[in-house]
Amino acid sequence: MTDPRTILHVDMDAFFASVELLRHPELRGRPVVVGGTGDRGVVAAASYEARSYGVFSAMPSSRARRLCPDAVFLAGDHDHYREVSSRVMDLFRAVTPLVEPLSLDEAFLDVTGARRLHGDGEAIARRLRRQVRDQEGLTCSVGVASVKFLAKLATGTAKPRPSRRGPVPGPGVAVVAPGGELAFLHPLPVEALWGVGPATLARLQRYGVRTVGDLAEVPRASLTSAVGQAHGRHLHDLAHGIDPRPVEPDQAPKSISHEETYATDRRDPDDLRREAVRMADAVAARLRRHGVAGRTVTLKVRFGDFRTITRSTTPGEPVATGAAVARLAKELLARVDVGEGVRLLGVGVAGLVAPGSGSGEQLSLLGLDDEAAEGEGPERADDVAWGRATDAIDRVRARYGADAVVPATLADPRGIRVARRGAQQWGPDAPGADEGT
DNA sequence: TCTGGGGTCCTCTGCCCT
DNA sequence: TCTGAGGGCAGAGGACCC
Repeated sequence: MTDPRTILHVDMDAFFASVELLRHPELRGRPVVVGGTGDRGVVAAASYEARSYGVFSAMPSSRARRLCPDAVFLAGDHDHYREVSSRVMDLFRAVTPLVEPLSLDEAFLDVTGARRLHGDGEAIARRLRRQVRDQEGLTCSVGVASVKFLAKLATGTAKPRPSRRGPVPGPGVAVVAPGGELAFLHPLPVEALWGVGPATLARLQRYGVRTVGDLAEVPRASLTSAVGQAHGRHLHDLAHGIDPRPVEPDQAPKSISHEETYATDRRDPDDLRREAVRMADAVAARLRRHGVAGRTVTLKVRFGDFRTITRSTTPGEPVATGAAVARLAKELLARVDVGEGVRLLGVGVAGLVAPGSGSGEQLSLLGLDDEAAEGEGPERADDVAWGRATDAIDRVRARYGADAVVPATLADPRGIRVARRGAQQWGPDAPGADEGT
């Protein structure tokens, strides 16, 4: 029998709110909410003081305001959170190279190979908590187990809890010892499992499944017929404590997208075309930063009634320039009737092709012969021109900032707003807030 | 209660080709 | 030449996660 692995799941406590409290110590003890400040925004993070009023992540900001009128609402600073997160991840990597970030505030660590040097999983967890506190002034909670999903579930029991009297500290570290997996797992509510959201929960409840232990008794075949083949097999394994997924550092992105919700619905096709160009430009810049091109371009439209549609296309050649992505996004947009009002617009690229695969965008665009470009109209010719200019644009932006060069179609007397990842992360700003020009 | 943004993965459907 | 089965793929949408 092989020695069980030791997996840590580390989760920063109320990360965005805690980082803001470091920058604004005068707010300590007060309820702090980070997220969208407008009527259509949502809460990204709430301090434990705010949580004691019932404010949680993903809640509409308007509702959070009603629940906790005294809360301090902050728009958030994604770039700063990314910097802090990067330093915290570096602390983890000093213990093991097997660090898999899940988001800015969460990561899995496989410390199996580090036990000889640093002690058992619990010792390593306590050491990391101490280092994060000493070096960044932040607290985190750590779950320790032999597989990923159990480590993650354990973290939940290690966390502080909100209460009417203020935050109640948690143990900080929770360990699921080898052999104790099922005793820990089976009493938990089934929705604690990764992959059981509202829709799956409703289906499982029809089978009388309430706890993970109930789920473990459902035959695999019944489960797959209830929730689908892949999902059913996965849940059946989890209910029996089986999770062979390794900790995978350096995961390459599989798709890149940018979408924005507007403070008021938009109906003007020209306006929406400009928005599509702006988002395409932002997506393409990120594609090039990752050194990849994309095979499929997707346009996402959410209407005023929240009905959401996607339209996608897969051109012959992978794309990575703003002009090429924009051209396809505009073609997709032309197929959509925007007359009823658009609440959200998004542009995404999937099917990412790694460099060196022979399908890189730069090569394909530059490789277009002029006849083909002319034959497909001026926009296709523009792609070629953009392909040649892209490198120079990226260099200028790297030196002078993202706003230094923008597509001419975005030139606007009111000023230019370049779509950046993380800007407007949690919904449109409140009226009068920084327009981001 | 009125629902963000950025992702991943899965399922279903329709089309094309063999 | 027609037809049906089956595989592969694109497109669309749903569910879920942080």
